[in-house]
Amino acid sequence: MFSIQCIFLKKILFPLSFITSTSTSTSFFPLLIVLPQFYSHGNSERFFSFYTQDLDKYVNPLFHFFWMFFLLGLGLLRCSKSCRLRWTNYLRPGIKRGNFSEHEEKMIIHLQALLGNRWAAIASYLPQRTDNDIKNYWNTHLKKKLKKLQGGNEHDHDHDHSHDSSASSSHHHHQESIPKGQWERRLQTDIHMAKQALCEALSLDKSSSNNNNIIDSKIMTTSSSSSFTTLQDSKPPSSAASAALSVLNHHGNQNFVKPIVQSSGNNHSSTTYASSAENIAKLLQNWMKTPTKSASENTQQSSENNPSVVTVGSGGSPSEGTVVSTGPMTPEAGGGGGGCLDSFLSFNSTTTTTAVARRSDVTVAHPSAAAAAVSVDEVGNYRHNNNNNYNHDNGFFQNNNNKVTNMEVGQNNQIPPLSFLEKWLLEDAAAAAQGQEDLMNMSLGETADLF
DNA sequence: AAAAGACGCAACCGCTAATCG
DNA sequence: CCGATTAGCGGTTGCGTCTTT
Repeated sequence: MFSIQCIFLKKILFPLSFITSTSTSTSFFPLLIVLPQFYSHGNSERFFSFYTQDLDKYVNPLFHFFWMFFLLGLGLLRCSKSCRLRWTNYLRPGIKRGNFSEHEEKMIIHLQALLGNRWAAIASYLPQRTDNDIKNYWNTHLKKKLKKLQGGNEHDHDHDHSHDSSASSSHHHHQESIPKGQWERRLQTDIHMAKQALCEALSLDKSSSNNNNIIDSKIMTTSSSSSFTTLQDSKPPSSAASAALSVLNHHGNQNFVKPIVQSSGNNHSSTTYASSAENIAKLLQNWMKTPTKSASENTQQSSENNPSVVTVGSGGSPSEGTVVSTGPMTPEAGGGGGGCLDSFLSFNSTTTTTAVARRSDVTVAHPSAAAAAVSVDEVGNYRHNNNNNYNHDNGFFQNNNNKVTNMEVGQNNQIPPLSFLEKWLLEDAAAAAQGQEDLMNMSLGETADLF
């Protein structure tokens, strides 16, 4: 009997709780259960806008009062915030429920390693899943799974716990003092630094008789800060910059031509910035492309398979289900920035990795994430200076307290020991290796085209 | 069959950023 | 410009369900 009551409450009365309001004129007043057609309204913004602006004009305040009284009696009163949450996490059309596929699982793990506990950012790659879902799945399933996989070899380094503690306490690393909402700026700076480092490295490369080993040693022993001090105006490289450099050197790109970018000082125009970022994107994309299919092919396939897929540029509609094309990456083209990462995340699955421009800040992160993504595979030997202090005013990292650490991906403080992940996650490793060969085999002209 | 514990997930909480008026 | 409001985010909790004992 109790279960029947529960079902009744859950299936019938609970939806009714949507019919509530905090009685402020600005809060929406969703009559979703009364007007169920709005459940399938694709554009929630329009929907909510309608209620926000107009509904109170039409609703009898007395009716409103009785509704609230009724719902209060049921203990179902919901504030506008709760309603919004319920909409976004539960009722919103297009949400996929149920078990996570292996592909989704891998993507989450990948992205979590890259981006940390930025569930919204991770969710942008899984359009049918909410950040809440992903977060829950991570906390309830993947943590344990990874812990189990990690098992004996990393007994003293609890990867997940490190994430959690870093996320919750956030006192130990300078990175976490960065206020929310500013990390994208940091990531942009990462790209900026990557560009600088790339240019400098390439110029050094040329001036050193194509001796990559020299640069390689410079990069891979960042502990001797002098190398980067000379390279970058006494500013140590960011992780992304190092990653980008590492990639370049990783492939012995003796054929690279110095990019035609680089303005003096800090006055980098967006054009040159974009050019460089795109160059890096192309480079990484080539490096990581799998022999089976490229990101663009994936995108195309996705478009073919899914007629609803549309391509939008920067500032595209945030409506659910919008799939952003994985085009060339520019800082202006928010969604397009997913190209590299898409490539990186191209699992052997028919599901296409897509980036949804739910929020611009999510996609802005991708270029850097892509750069960082490279380092994931190279994490074992990567040396990273995690004592960079980001200066929000000038947009640069400061403090050359160089300290050799393991590479920390995404958020520098949230480095999981990824070696164990390799065993389980990365069938892609072989594909990436193939990508290396592709890059190595690129002719001078091809590589020059990148820039 | 019942109690206890584990599990899963929707919802809540508190915070910051963005937007509005 | 500024205060109020709203949106968004990530960590955490509460509770229903499932599994084990």
